[in-house]
Order: sequence, then C-alpha cells, then structure tokens
Amino acid sequence: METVQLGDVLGSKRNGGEEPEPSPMYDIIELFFFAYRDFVGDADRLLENYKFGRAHHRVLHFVNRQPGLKIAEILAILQITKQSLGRVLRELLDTGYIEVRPGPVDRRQRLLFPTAKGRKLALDLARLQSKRFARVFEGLPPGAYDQAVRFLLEMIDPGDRGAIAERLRLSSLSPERQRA
Amino acid sequence: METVQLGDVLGSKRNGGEEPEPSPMYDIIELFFFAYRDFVGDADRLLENYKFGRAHHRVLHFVNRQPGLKIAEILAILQITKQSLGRVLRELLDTGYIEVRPGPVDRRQRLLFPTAKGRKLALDLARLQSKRFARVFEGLPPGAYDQAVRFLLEMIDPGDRGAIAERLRLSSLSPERQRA
DNA sequence: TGGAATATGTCAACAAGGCTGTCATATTCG
DNA sequence: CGAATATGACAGCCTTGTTGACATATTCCA
Repeated sequence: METVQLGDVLGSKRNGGEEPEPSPMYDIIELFFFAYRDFVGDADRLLENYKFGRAHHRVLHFVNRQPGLKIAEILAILQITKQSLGRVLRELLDTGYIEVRPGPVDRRQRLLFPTAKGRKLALDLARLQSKRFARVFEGLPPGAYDQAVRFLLEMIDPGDRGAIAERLRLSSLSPERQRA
Repeated sequence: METVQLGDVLGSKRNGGEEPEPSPMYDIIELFFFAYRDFVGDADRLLENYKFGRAHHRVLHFVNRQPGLKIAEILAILQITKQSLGRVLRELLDTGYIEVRPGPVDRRQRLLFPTAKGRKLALDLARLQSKRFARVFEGLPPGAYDQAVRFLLEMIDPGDRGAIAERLRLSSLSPERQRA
C-alpha cells in the first residue's frame, strides 16, 4: 500500500524515486515582492515633482554613478532597447539633467555625463532610498548589512553577478570567499 | 580651523551642528534593483508561453494563495485600481484560470477562486521562483534564510508590515522578538 | 582609398499595464 | 424606500517596454 511521505505535499506527484518537490517558498516570494514595491515607491513619489518616471531615474542613476557612460553600456546595464532609452534620455537631455560629449577616441560614441542639476537629483534620490536601508539595518543585528548584500548578490543571475560585483567593487564579498 | 570629518564625503554640506549626511548606500541600492529584475525574469519567461504578463501572475498568485479572495481585498493587496485589475482578471476568467462565486453572506461580493488549471500554473510559477531562492540559500551559510526574511520584512513600510507578516504567519519573526 | 562594420538616432506602430472620470447594476442596510 | 456599498464597464490617456526599417557619422580593414 502507498505511504504518503512527510515532504510529499501540495500535489507533487510521485516521480519514480526522485526527490519530492519541496513546497514553494511562498513567504520569501511575497516578501520580496512587497519589499521591492515599497523600496521603489520612495523614489516614485519624489520623481513625481519632476514629472519623471522610473525609467528616467534608472538612467540618471547609472549615468551619475559612472559619468562618461556610453550609450551601448547603459543599454547593456538596463537591458532595454535604444528606442526605449531614446525617449527618456532625450527628456533628461532637454531638461538639462544629463549632457553628452563625443567620445575622445571614437567620435561616434556619445558619452553621458550628469550636469550639476542631475547630480543633485540623483543624490537626492539615492539618499531617499538609503534612508530606508538605514532604518532597516538599525532594526536588525550587526552584520545584517553584509548578510543582505550577500543574499542579494546570490539572487542575481550568475552570468551578470561577476560584472555587477566588480562594478560595485564587491569582489571581496563573493560567496566563495565568504563561506570560509 | 575646519577639520573635515571622516564621514563627511560626497559634498554633504556642513549643516550647523547637525549630523553629516551619510553617503548613499549605492551598493545595496543597485543590488536590490538587479536582484529583483532577475527574480521576476524567471516567471516572465514562463508566462510568455501563456501570453500572460506580470499583472496576471500577481492576481493568480494571490488568488491561489487565498482562495475566496474578494475583489476589494485583492485591490488592497496589489494597490491598483479596479479598472487595472478588471482587464487582467477578465482574461484570467475567460481563459479558465480563475473562477468567481458570489459571496455566501453578501451576494454583491464576487469571491475569486483558482481553477485546477489555475492552481497548476500558480504552482509552476511559485516553484520556479522557489528554485532561485533554494539555489541562493544553498550558496549561503545556515541562518541566511531567516536573516533574509527579516531583512525583507524590515524593508516593507511599517504600516503594511503587520498585515503582511500576519498573512504569512511570520509574527514570530517580528524584529522585536527577534533581536533578543 | 573605398566599402564594410560600428555607434547612434529616428520614425512608426504596437502592447502591457498603470491611471482618471463617469455611469450602470445589483445588493444590502438603515 | 432611499442611501450606501461592491462591482462592472466604457472611454481615453500615460509611461515604458517592444519590433522593424532606415539614416548618418565615423572607424576599420583589405
């Protein structure tokens, strides 16, 4: 007669000797959804005053972080098409938050720089989001920040993880070295 | 003479005896962005096969998690308008992933239930996202899961946090009790 | 030097998923 | 019975993503 195993829940079929499907991790799935929603909500509210959206924020953020970014580079970071970028970038250029200079070596390239105005807005946005994180880690034990960084890094697709860790100079936190 | 303090970087102005602005936490800001992008990317790819988008996913997910959810309740959870919900809900109804029954006590209400087909798709999606989390915590020390849950919970606006923790029966993980 | 490749811009059309505003219907409540 | 409530539906708009096609300037290579 069939015995139902302890881990065999949620309709996971008996699959010939393989491991039973573990139950979905509903808790952390939903927490991640709500946490991200509130995280971006902070910036959204500030951006309303400027009639900018999230797309503008993302472009301004990365240009501010890496002045001189090339079009191709920001397209790769944001994983959007040049047409999508074009619209928001034009608005950021027209309103004077970002400016363009031709590449010094390859003049086909257009390098993106934040203006003073752009740097200020980017900083205001980053500070706002930092406030949430600061409040979060005040409410958590010491070490929680490093643990969160490692958790988030692990959440990123392995293919992109190296490049992002490098951009952020987080290589010392790579999980291989961390687990020791 | 003025001495520049160690934390006084990034042009934070000296503001008459107040605390200096701490530097923005760029690392974790960007990691959160990339982590969420890859997290939802998993489900996005699966949903393409069904010609559904993220909005359908969210509705199906919460209806599956709380069968009998009322329209007003899912609007509150998702924080969208009934018009926005209407479109995707209609498609989920028409294609037979969700069904509606009148409220047993108040017949104006329409209670939402997943069909068998809906439960299967919701489960497939949740499993896919759980796989990412499972891989993440395999790469991290024991305890990382609980720490991540606490971190994400703290990221949520305090007003919503209680309700969400309760829905997830996470009250035992509330930070007050945790820090002991 | 001239043609191919590259970096970027632009125009058009479309789709998803938000929004507001307005009005209709059924039901419940006082 | 009339007001309040729960919901649906229509219309139109916005942001931000997409594809496809074509233009321009510049660089690279044979």
